[in-house]
Amino acid sequence: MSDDSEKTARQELPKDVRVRFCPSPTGIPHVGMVRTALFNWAEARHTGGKLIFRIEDTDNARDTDKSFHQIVDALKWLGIDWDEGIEVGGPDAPYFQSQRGDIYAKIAKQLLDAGYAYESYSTAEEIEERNKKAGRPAQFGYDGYDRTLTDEQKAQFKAEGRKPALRIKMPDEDITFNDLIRGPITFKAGSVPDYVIVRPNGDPLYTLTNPVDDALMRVNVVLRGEDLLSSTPRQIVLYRYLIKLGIASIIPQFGHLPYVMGKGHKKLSKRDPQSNLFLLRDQGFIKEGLLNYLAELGWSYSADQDIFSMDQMVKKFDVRDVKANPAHFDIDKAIAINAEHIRMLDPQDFINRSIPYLKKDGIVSADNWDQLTGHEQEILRAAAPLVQPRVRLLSEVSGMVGSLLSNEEYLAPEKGAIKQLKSDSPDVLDASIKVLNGVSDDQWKAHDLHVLLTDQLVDKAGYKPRKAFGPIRVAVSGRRVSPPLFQSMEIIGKTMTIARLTNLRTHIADILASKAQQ
RNA sequence: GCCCCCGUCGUCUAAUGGUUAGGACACCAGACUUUCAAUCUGCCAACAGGAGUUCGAUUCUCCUCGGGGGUACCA
Repeated sequence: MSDDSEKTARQELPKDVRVRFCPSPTGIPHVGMVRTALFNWAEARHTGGKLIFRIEDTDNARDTDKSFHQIVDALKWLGIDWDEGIEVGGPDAPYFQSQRGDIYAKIAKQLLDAGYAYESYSTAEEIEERNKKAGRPAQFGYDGYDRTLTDEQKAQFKAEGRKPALRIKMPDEDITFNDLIRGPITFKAGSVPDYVIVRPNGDPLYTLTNPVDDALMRVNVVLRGEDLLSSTPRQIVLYRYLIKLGIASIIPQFGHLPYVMGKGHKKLSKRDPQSNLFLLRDQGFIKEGLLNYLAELGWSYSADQDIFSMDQMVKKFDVRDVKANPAHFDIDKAIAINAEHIRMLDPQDFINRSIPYLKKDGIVSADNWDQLTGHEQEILRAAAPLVQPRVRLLSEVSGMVGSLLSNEEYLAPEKGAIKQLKSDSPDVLDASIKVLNGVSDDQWKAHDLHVLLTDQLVDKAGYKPRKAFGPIRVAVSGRRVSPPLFQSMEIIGKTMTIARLTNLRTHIADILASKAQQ
């Protein structure tokens, strides 16, 4: 090991990690937000630290109560719990920034009085005008004009009825910090203009409220999206001032989580359906699967295992292992991982979680187990082991058990199922009906049915298995994809099975005819 | 324009100053199977490029290229 091991050495984390999740309630929870919450949660749980949940609702124009409730709903559904903050309270309440106006006003005044902030009367138009005249690009930003305003000039502006915004004075020096994920990052002197912390009307901005609350809540590790990376130097400067004022005691350590990208090279948009947490839930993602997948966006559990539980994740998670490069959200892999987790569910748990989807699709009579009919319970219990390994999303359960729970004696074949019907199918149906009629009720078992039908249709009548069982499956399930045929027959019983076979037999001529036309 | 971040199979990633660069998803092929799924087997597939350091770089440094973000009285 040479001396430059210094460079690759991990940063020490605080002994008592205090992380926070502090979303703005401005829309439906999306996967990027969830990933941020998850990593903060995992870091807190791994280190035995605290997770603080705070709401940054300082933007009246965009914040909604609905969004707030959705965020809470999302965290609860996912099992991401927190130690201080919304609902649970804590030593630094309130945890809605909209209720902390007095605190921000007081600190803003301290900043102003100490000369760390100053009144700025420039309008956006005036700034732009000055930049244009000086030959600076339009994106140059604020030019520091109001820093040197005399008392006379300020009085003049006030006399005109103008009100000042408050800006933080940025020092003319490089600003460096050591990112937990990216290592040392330096912003060049002069690249960050003086920025507004309070609007002329007195509204505090994120630029003030976020560091102030982190300081007051003694947050020492800030894990947030990469989009906030460029606001870090501003916050560090503010922290320095807050420390001088005795409001903060430390500058937290920062870790900027990589973007979650959508298709192409675009950050996953909130409008993208794939990013919408509730749409994913409606599709039938279970929390275990979704969280597992999201954890792999920037982090890996081990070199050769990518299926893991949250308990396992908590044991291993260290934000310093997170990768810095952006990750694409791959819905196919997310589904594959979800499928693995569905298979690991206890069968009754699998049923319970599926019921709301079944109810929504009109397949069962209630949305929870206790209110289902005995018949429904019985069928679901029998069907669960057949269905559980065959679905990747909970929304697929309806299609699999629909035919088992249906009281219909004829299930019109879906498109894919029609393809299975051939010109000799009517004969197969006739033969199977004849054979099955001879089976007594107590012999109506999957295994025996399989043996019997194989013997009669395949061995004796000479049909290929595919030809023999295809039409029977279509009659029983109406679908191309279904639970195993013979178990299905056992579950729905002799009467229903024969009714469906008979009814398909009567319709099959028409079906074949219209198929031929196409 | 200026500032900042990122760059290993199509995608998510692992590892390493010396390896046949590993796994997963997807894909393709095969086995099994009454369908689908699952399972098993196999296939395809990557260190962006160029210099430098070094006996030796995917790994360290620099440059280029490429991608992304910021440059708000949003967060």
